[in-house]
Amino acid sequence: MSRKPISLKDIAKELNVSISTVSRALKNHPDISVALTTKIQALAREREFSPNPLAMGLLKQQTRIIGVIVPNLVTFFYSSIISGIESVARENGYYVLITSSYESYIKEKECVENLLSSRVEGLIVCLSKETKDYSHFEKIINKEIPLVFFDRVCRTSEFSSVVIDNRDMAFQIIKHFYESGARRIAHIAGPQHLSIACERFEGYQAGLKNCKLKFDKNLVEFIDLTIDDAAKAANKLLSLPDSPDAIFSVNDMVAYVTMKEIKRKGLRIPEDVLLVGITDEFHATVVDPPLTSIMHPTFDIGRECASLFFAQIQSKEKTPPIQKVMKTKLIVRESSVRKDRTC
Amino acid sequence: MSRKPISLKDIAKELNVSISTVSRALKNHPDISVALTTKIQALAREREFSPNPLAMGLLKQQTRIIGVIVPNLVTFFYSSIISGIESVARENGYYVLITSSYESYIKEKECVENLLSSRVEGLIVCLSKETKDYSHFEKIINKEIPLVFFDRVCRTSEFSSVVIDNRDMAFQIIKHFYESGARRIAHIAGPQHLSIACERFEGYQAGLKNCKLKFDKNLVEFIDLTIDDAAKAANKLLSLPDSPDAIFSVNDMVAYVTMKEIKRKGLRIPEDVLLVGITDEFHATVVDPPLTSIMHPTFDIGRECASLFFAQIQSKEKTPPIQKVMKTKLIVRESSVRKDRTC
DNA sequence: TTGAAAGCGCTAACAG
DNA sequence: CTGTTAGCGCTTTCAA
Repeated sequence: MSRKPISLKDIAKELNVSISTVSRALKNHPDISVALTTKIQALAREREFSPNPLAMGLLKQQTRIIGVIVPNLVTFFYSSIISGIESVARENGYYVLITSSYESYIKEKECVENLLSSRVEGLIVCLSKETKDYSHFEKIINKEIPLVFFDRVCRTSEFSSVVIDNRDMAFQIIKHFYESGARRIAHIAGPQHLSIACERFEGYQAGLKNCKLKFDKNLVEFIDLTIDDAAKAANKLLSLPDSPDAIFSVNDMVAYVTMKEIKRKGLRIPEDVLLVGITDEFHATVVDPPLTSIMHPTFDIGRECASLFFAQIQSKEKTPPIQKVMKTKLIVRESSVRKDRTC
Repeated sequence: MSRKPISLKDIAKELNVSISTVSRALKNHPDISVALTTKIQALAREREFSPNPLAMGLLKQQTRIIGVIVPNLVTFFYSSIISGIESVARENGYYVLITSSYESYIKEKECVENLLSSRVEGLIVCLSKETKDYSHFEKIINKEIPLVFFDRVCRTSEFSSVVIDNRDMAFQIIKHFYESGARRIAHIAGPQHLSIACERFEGYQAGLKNCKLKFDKNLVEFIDLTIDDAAKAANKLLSLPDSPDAIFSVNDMVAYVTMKEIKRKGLRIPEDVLLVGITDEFHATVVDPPLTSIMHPTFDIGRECASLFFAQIQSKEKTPPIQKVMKTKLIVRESSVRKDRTC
């Protein structure tokens, strides 16, 4: 029910010229006389003409829309990555259609369907934690639609992806723990079908080896990335007869929950237990004690995803998949540095 | 460079029928014979035909896209409202185009421009904190494009809006403080050109009056909603000769910062200072002590915004603006309940 | 220097 | 029952 926007036709009629003349004048085509061009442009500006993207899209067969699928929009991590994607998209005159899989495999498949039928020009995706089957993405290969994965990735030999060095990150954390004096280092790990969780677990093991610490399977809890699960895992670790003196939580959210459980047990951080998370969102600084964490360049991850998309869309030939590994940084705060025990 | 999707024409050609026959068969038009209909539908399914939204949009003059402008995507508050908007949009076959004003008036204007030239069918907006001039929205009235404001609103007599009862909320907080024994209640307030900040401040004053407490202007700090500003304000309040025994922070983020400053001063929460925020995001439960806050039904606010949009778009006549006031709830946690002083 | 016409994919009024 | 045609807004040959 909104009033119809001005079209080329309206301008043409008003000026008694043809539509094609207006079209040309608006893009400063040399064929059109300067006088007419100025007149047309003036009127167009006055009427606030802007080309109908639907018509353009239909003609050029492009929507200028990038589809994004995240497991859950309501987190610092994903929302700031989207922010990064959006900023590059905007620079290129593209829009971003955001959808959430809500960590559900079924919903993720729906998102892919919906986005494709919306004719998005490409997909930027972080897998849901449930996803173990990737056939809904393989279909995309034939359609020749650019697809970029980030963080939770798959089929990296077929699709471009933006990741961080999870293995190294975990390795660094263990080293940091060791240097802070920890000797029984526990790990609350994520589901192992997720590449990131798996790699972090590998890094944990490698880190232990590096510090000549023995791997103890009792010190590892695999969780499903829910709050309840995290609390249970933390509790189990803290109830061990020989309980850990440091806990590496697979992400910040899990670390917050772990922190709560440690306190509930009457233990102190960092005096009794050291704690480190991964993500480094704003809240890491407001919890008590401030949480040591690995900073993700979230905004840049988003920008990189979008750049990879544009690289693919712009090249005529099929581009080989690119894997971009982003730099992370350990941000040491109080939760992981042992104070003198003399307090 | 993606392979062209199947069109009606392709199917028509393959089956040696006309395009309109295919079109009709696909929508089960009674004119087409059952046999042909089934055949056409079968092929369409097999070829994974889905109608080109660009063509449909051009024809029907509708994009099925709602434009959203938020001050900043990277927060619990906005991202979960968007989540709510998106859920209703999806139910109605609409998409959501999200843009951020980054709290900038200029950028907000750009967002409006961009969204309009993308031919969104409506706008759902939360004002940037800088915005004091609303002319960029007034232009929208003539265009007859539905516009719904939420949280930070303006021109409520002209546009629909979804808000919470800020005044009452603040009033309840003061009452709660009073009942917890606080007598010198401070307020870290937001910029007063923002309706929400202003109303909260009014509620604060009304609440004091209700508790027969005298208003003391030294106990109020107006800030620009930045972290630095919040820290400074908290510090100033805590350095008063007669410093407050309770602080009402205008939102959770400010409350977190306030919490940090209180601790830095060596004061305890809630023993020395009570603290309450507004928003109630997940992190309220992980800070130490858990933060008392006012829960916003963020997801429902989003849903309500989208519903108001659809109400407007569906009614042929111009609908009068509707103001929807959402229910909030005080969630009492440790930060605002005085324990026995005997610890 | 400008205009006419075709076509992008689809629907709907009008023919047959 | 099915096909033809016009038109949504725009660009782009081809004609003039």
